[in-house]
Amino acid sequence: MQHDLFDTRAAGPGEPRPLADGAWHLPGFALEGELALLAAVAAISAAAPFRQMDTPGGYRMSVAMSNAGSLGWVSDAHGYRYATIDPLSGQPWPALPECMLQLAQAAAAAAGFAHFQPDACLVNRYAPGSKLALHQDRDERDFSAPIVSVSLGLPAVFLLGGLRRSDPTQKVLLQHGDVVVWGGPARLRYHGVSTLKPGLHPLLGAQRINLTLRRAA
DNA sequence: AAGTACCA
DNA sequence: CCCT
Repeated sequence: MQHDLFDTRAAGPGEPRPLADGAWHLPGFALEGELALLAAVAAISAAAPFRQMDTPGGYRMSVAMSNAGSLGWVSDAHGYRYATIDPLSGQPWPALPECMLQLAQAAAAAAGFAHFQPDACLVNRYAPGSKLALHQDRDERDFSAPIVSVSLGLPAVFLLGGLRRSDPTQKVLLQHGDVVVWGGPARLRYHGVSTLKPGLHPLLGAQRINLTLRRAA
């Protein structure tokens, strides 16, 4: 049976793979810095614990979220927005760790987006069963900066659609250390993550952590 | 699919 | 509206 789910990766980084005009899969791009990234995630979640946010429609997201940087993405009954203060702690979000900034800039450059200056990192924690429905990232002030997405822990199927929700999606298997970058003509493409399958990752156990770096302001 | 309540 |  033919399937369209690419499995890249041997042991290390692979060749950048174009997904669409302005969208790239960088297999293993974050592997070299994995330990620093994991330590940074631990520090972030100690200050700004993961929490499942509510949607304006009255549902609770299955993915647990935290943020680092001067702005953090939040959702509640009133809507989606970026906030300077973590509504859970009442404190500013933890600073964007240097290792995340460096990685995001290098990945953006590798995908053809120079001078990426992210000011926000949304940290998503997927437990088995968690998913993220198809959506666009449109709460940022300008769409000229790309989105850089870093996958850690359990593998997941990333769905990349088009500019309309009804456009067909391609499935991309994202493994620990993979990075996806989309910007330019792909910046507003719909995207999502299929339901996470159970499993145990050697470093992270039964979870997937996704870092999404963006310029919000 | 439409509700939700916000907003481009 | 990244939700069901």
